[in-house]
Amino acid sequence: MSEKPRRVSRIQKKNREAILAAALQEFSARGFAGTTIDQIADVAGLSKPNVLYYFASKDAIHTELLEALLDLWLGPLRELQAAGDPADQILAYARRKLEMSRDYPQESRLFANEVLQGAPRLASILGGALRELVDEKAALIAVWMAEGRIARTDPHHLLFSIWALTQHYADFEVQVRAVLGDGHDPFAEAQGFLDQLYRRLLRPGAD
Amino acid sequence: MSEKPRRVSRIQKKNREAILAAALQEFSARGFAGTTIDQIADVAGLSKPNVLYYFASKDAIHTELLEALLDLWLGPLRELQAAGDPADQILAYARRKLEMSRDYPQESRLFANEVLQGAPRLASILGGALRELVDEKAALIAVWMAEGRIARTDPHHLLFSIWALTQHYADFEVQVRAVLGDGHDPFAEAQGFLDQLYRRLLRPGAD
DNA sequence: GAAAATATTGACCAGTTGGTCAGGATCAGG
DNA sequence: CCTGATCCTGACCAACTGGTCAATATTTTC
Repeated sequence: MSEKPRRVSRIQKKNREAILAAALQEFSARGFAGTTIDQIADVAGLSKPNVLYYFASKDAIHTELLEALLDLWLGPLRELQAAGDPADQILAYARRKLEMSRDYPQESRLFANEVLQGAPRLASILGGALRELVDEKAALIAVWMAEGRIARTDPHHLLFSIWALTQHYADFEVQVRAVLGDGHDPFAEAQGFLDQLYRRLLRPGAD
Repeated sequence: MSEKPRRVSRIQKKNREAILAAALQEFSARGFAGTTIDQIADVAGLSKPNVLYYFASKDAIHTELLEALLDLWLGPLRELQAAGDPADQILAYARRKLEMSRDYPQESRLFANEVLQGAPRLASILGGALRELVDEKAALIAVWMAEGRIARTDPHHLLFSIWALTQHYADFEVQVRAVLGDGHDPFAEAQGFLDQLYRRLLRPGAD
């Protein structure tokens, strides 16, 4: 489609990365509309025209960030496999997602910001690739339930619950920390809680 | 503190309400920075200067919305009482919160937007009134657990999980609907799922 | 029904923002 | 060390935005 430069110089690579990192920080903290190119430039240590030398527009930066994000975001779900113990598989997925919230909170917030505002730039993916992936994994989970290896429940909403619970600790981190006060490690505690919750929910015979 | 007009005329009441409703719609959909006074004025059916006749500034509208929101938002948790069956009390709380997500999705998104961006205007409340309320209810839940009336788990994270799960259906409604496709009633299904989840989590002897 | 209070508006303004551009600085290859 | 490509910047612009204000319209009150 679009012609990309044959070679990317060291400078180009470094600056593009700096801009994307700065933009991620700002967009995730202030939203797209709340962020100015100048702020991104400042954080990246560049001038505004220089930022626009590397990216055609503010929108282009945002789009590139979102595209990169999607790969990262859907990764853990892809790893949900048929092999192994079903409950362990699901618990491992929840754990991976929680680690993502802990290690990539900015990405989580960028995604949240986007979906919160109607996901205009993600709508096709949500109803397309994501939906197919979710349906596939939900079918796998349904098989496990039919085999009696885990307790019955709605597979789609089971997955939603994992998203909601894990992303909550990134997206609402301020609130969680404010309510818990100092001396807490929200993510460590959350891991224990989630383990417990899904073990009890899925324990064979619980239904 | 501030001097309010002795009498509020019909017009004043009607227009202030129209402005707040319009602002809620726009702020929750586009964020504070992404919303212009002109947009609010259009939705409210007024002119921009007329909006600013009723509110001192864009910020003042936002602040007033947030204040009104807090009462609404903390209401359900206050109703969590010591009387009655513990599991029923918690299930009822989850159900009320889910109904809030269904009936006040804009309020939920406004709140999410705010917390997502670091909650600069709510920080004192989150660490103050909210924290106290949560601690109080967490203590009540801890008593129930100590009495063996519900299974043991972390009361704070139990409450967080209810927030995360219920608000998810409002804040990420676009995603939920995109993934489920047509022919689903996310909120109805969620209610069944949540009932099941918390029943199994809290079932005495589950620990 | 006239005066007073309230409501509404068009015109305007200053600051901000996304984006452009011509020219200059710097770098890589020969 | 020369040259072309790449990189960077100051100055600039048009559009937009929050907010003001004097003048006008409307409603309320007596």
